[in-house]
Amino acid sequence: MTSSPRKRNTWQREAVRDALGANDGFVSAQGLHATLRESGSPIGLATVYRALADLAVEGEADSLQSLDGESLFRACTPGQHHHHLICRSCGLTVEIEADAVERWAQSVASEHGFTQPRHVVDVFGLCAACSALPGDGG
Amino acid sequence: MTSSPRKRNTWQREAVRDALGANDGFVSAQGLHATLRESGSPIGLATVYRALADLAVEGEADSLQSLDGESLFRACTPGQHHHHLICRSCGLTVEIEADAVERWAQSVASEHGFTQPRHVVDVFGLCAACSALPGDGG
DNA sequence: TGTACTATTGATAACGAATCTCATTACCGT
DNA sequence: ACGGTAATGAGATTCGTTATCAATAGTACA
Repeated sequence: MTSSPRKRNTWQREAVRDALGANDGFVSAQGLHATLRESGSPIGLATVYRALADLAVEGEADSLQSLDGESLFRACTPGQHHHHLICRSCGLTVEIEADAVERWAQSVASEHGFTQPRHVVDVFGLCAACSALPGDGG
Repeated sequence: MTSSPRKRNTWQREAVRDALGANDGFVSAQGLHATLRESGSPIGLATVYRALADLAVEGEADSLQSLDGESLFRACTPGQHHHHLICRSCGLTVEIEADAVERWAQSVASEHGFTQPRHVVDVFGLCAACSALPGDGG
């Protein structure tokens, strides 16, 4: 509870923020690191992890667990609670707001005597383009 | 859709199924393995992982990702789609059915041209008992 | 019941994501 | 420019999970 530890502005943080913003869907820390390196940045992997964790805490990035357990990140509008509709083939992501779901989560928790409910709500599917492709239609 | 490779009945699978059923909340593969070993079973870790994965595929177990990335499992009623309300302090878990959420997920996907929607919906909170405890009330 | 076939098992190696270490770097207030 | 110190990053480390592969044991069939 001391004064907030001063945070410094480094080109690495900027690079991560930019790279995140330049991406449509969710990306892994490793993937983002690879992308950055390919674009000539000598940024380190650990730094990417740290920057992403910070962005997530500050509310500038959303994070979720991919189906195989790795953390994925995506730039998002700060301070706004929302969920995601994600194409599991191409990664296309749509932010969705759903007051109904918020209220549902709240009420379900209350009904069972639970307090301080937090919820994980994400929808994975195949976007229109990917649905049209053969091989994924099964 | 080839012929299902014949599946054999081993005491190991039974043991995992039983141990899972004897547990109230979600458990990790490692935790379940430890429990089994403590109760005298010489079952191997890899086998526990395989059995749990199979149970999950067959619909006899639900799985979710814990907050720190590990997979947790829990016995559930087969063939029935449901979600969970989980106490993040004591692990108490309540199965919840929510047609409204199912329909919502389906419609949100459709609205955006997504097909084959699957969703992750879990609510984490503090159960009544844990809510009453000091220290978690913050 | 015996036997052949082969799925299953399990100790351990391998893998991979994420974190930690710590000397070095470089941001920032002065 | 200088000094204090947060941030960096290469590599080591941790830890959950999966692959390897010889040995085992379940199952069908005679």
